[in-house]
Amino acid sequence: MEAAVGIADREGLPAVSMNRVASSLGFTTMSLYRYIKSKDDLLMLMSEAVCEIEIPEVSEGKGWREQLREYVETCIRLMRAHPWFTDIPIMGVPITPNNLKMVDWPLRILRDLPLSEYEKMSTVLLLSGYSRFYGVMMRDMDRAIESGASPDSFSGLMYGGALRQLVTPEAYPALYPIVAAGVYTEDDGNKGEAQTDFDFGLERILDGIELHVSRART
Amino acid sequence: MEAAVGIADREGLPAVSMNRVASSLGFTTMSLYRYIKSKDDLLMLMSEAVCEIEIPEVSEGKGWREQLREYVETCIRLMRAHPWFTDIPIMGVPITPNNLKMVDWPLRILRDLPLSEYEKMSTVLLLSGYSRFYGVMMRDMDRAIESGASPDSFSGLMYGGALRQLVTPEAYPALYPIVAAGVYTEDDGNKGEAQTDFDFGLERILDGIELHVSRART
DNA sequence: AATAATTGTATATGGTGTATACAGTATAAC
DNA sequence: GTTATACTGTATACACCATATACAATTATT
Repeated sequence: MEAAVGIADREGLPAVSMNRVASSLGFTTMSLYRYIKSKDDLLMLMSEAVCEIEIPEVSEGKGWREQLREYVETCIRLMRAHPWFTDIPIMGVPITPNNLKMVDWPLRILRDLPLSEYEKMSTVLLLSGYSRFYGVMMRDMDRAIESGASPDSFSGLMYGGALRQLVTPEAYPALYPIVAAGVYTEDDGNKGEAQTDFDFGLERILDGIELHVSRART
Repeated sequence: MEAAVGIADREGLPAVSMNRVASSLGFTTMSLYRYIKSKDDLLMLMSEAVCEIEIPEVSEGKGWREQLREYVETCIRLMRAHPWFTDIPIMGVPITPNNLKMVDWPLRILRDLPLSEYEKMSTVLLLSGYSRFYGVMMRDMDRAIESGASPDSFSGLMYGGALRQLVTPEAYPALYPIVAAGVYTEDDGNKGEAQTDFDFGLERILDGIELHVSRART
């Protein structure tokens, strides 16, 4: 796992092959199969290895809002530390210890809220889904910025030149002003905005949950 | 595109190879390269082809809430019609006509709301992210149910037997009651619950947006 | 010391994406 | 109408991939 995760961190998920991992340890490809049944298993174990995180105590002191924020931030941090994380295809819900811990944690935060079990689970899925999505987005931005040093073909989340030609006010009336303003392109203080952008969405979700909770209380 | 999408619909994305697509049309592999530069392009074009959707008029009559619901439902429907859609790895934001239309549409719905351009974009990303996430989830459930006819190794979103052994009340205090209750397993009227579950999250998001809008208005 | 289990390797199969060189065929230019 | 040029499909080849199988070397157990 150490070797595989290291390769993925340094060179991306496509670089992770059974051969690559095995030979990085000084063994032949097939020797790896003595310990890991398949490539799918390798990926699963990688994801599991990376989810080995110390989870903070769920305290009564801090409010559930702040604690959920911490949860989401942790998820994001994980995905930024391992940009390949969101590249691994998810075949169903990963039923593995550490992954399940990352479900149990937010559920524990919601424990005393007046929500049904279904609603709690749904809330967690909502938040983890949001994390995952924004993890993908930030990964893309990082990649774009990284490769933006080289040719100016694109940088930022949305490619500059081609986009501006494609997005005419007639065809995309609502998108046009956004592209024209240079939102999410290199003209823009992009990294910072993505952050506030991320916070905006998160706060909306938390607002929505809070509203529902307060309605349930009355 | 027709051929490629057809193969993906019927046999899943892994079945889509340059060879497969070409030979399904009675040509050799390399002939396909005369028209599509690479496999990545093929996938991009497939996604683009599938996003060719007639987008309803954005009317003043219906409220933005309902119209956003329609948007999300359309996204979900698309992903259910083409379960491979969420399998295609997203390398950056797809800057293609139809994909951009699927961004312009919800932006148009938000047009007259008192939100900044950034906030609008962020809202759209929030909603499309939610759609995508739940699309993945429903795809997984469909797959599970489909293969649940055969061996009883698993069905439902969370595998039954193994999960119940793994999730002890000590290790996963908050998750335990949920698993014990059989949420998202085969013991459960799963398909219906996923639906209400999906709605729950969506309504929380919409609530959050509405709250923010009403705050911005005052 | 003999037997069994574990661990690593060599080889082979059938797949993948794609670069290159070539052959035929349709179109355009003279 | 012939010639030249573009277009379109093919054959071959390469490097890589995941993995099945058969075998050798090592280690552990009896």
